[in-house]
Amino acid sequence: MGSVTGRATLADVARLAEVSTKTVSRALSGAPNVDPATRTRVQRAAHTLRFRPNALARELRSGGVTTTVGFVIGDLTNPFYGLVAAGVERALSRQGLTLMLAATEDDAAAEARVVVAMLERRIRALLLVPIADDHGYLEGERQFGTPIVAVDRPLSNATSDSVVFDNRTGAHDGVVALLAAGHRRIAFVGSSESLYTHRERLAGYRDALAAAGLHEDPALLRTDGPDIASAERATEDLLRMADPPTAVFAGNNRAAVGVLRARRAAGADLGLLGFDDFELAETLGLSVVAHEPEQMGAMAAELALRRMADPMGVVEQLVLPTRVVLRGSERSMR
Amino acid sequence: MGSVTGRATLADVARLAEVSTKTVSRALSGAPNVDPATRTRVQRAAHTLRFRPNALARELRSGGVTTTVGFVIGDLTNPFYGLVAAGVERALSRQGLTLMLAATEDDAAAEARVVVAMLERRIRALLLVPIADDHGYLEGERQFGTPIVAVDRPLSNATSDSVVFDNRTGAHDGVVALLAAGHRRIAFVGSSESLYTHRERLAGYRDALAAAGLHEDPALLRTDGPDIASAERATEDLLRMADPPTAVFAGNNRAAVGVLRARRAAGADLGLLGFDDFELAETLGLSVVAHEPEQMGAMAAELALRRMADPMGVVEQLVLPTRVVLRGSERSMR
DNA sequence: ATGAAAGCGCTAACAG
DNA sequence: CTGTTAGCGCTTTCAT
Repeated sequence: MGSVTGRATLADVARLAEVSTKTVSRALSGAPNVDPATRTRVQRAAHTLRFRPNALARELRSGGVTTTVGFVIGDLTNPFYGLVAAGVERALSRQGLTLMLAATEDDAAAEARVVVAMLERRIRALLLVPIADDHGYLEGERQFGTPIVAVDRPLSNATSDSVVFDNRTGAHDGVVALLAAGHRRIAFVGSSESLYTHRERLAGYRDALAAAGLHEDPALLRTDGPDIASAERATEDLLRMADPPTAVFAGNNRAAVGVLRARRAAGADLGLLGFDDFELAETLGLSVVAHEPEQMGAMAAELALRRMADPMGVVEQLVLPTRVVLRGSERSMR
Repeated sequence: MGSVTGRATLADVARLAEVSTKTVSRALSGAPNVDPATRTRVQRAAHTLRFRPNALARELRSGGVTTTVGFVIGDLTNPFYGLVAAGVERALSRQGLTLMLAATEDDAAAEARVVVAMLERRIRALLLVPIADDHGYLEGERQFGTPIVAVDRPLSNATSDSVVFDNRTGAHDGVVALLAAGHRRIAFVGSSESLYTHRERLAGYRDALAAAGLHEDPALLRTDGPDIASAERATEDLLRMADPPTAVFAGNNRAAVGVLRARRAAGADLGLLGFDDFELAETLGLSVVAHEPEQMGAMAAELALRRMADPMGVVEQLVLPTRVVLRGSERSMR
């Protein structure tokens, strides 16, 4: 076992290899002008001492330029964000950058806290699924050269590079598919309009109904279903109505799961189409508005890299496409 | 917009507030002996300059003790790990610690790379879902006082604190449930025995068959189904057999999804019970060996905290329980 | 309650 | 090819 001893430093390695610290630095970082024999000796010494260079010191000395990129996310338990994070991670690691990930559980105070912690750690760039109402506090950071990329939702009261899906068009197309399948009373189950994505998706839902000449029934609007459990309850309510909907458009994958649970429990005949594809949607015969979460993550990382290279370049706001995938009765009735 | 300027330092704040740097340090870090008026003046100056303390410098000066904990994970796209990560994150943030997360895509070389990168960043503790064959290189690190906790699988060729599920018992109980439902030809679909969890689960599967006096049919052992697509293909093969299995025990949630897909595509009558519970298992009427992934993450973080407080304490190897949850035909036939 | 000096571990800038 | 000096931004002595 051995006792806990301090870590070896460059100076320790220098002493053992009988060279200067600068030579050790050069030898280990692969600098060109080092005698091969010296390099070998240094490497051997470093290995003997189990030397691990201190990245804090290195990055401090070299102007606080780290190789860490921060990604602030709402909810790790939602598989959607896992896919986005995987896309980010893959794009970053290809560039030798490390991902620092923090979850906010969609709490604005937590967001501010972790963002500040990351900035103090001098992250190279900040990717953020925004939740707070006001991101003015981030404006200053970009001035200091920290690229900021909004992911899945734009910042509030602030401009930045961003990647979002074409939520409104996607929702519109999804509802059109339900209409084409013969549905006329179509409910919306999802989050409140305070959440950007659901505000957009709700607008798309309304676009589609209006274009079909249908007037909207407020009783079919359940924006109180932000998570699985609440969406399930909202759907139960809908099914108990005197004049229940024949189909539901689910605002995201959480809502869709909730609707599926309620539908199964009630044994009800209820059409369903959800925003967000997921692993078992096909197995369940569930039609969805599909998109590429991993691509979104990768694009966000790309934007950050581009902004690192060109801090003053023009702001880029990417809108990724969606597509309707029909799998259930919505398909057969076309 | 303004141009990119350097960040303000403690010295800049000191100059503006007309005090020494040490006073600024004290005032901002909430040290006791500071005149309230001075503190206010300093805070105002810091705010004016948008001062963000440099955590690199602080942590370097205070002995390289960071507030970051590293978590190295195989696959972010598997919702199971998202849940584990959420458990880790929650437990850490309660202690004011930040999570640094890296994915290895279950590649041993990538694991070594990111582990080293984290150690160089002087993470306070390392949580790791191990993939490499030999973790001898980590032994030295613990000597230097970096707690290491293995998550979901133990380290290879090395001892450490760890949290795993009771895979063998869980699998045994799951197969017993299939036997109780009347199945006699039960296939195993999952990863190869080189993966600890599946080796254990396969052992549990065998235990159950042996206890029932059944002899094992090698043709029913499909350890070539580590991911959804391969598990789906393996199941297709099984269904094409002259004497196909009547049920499958799926080694993890990836395998279960693959089996579900193949079963649906073939319209086959095939019993199924999977290791790992997941969101839609209930909706699908799927019986599972359930456990608490978030708890696993939280326990791993706890172990790390405990080891930080007591580096030389006795190694703790936690084994978390599993439970069989019957939902489909396995239930009705009891 | 405040300040001056020193130094964490490393690398940039200049020698030699 | 190698070494010396200085200093990144902060906190830890130790004074006052």
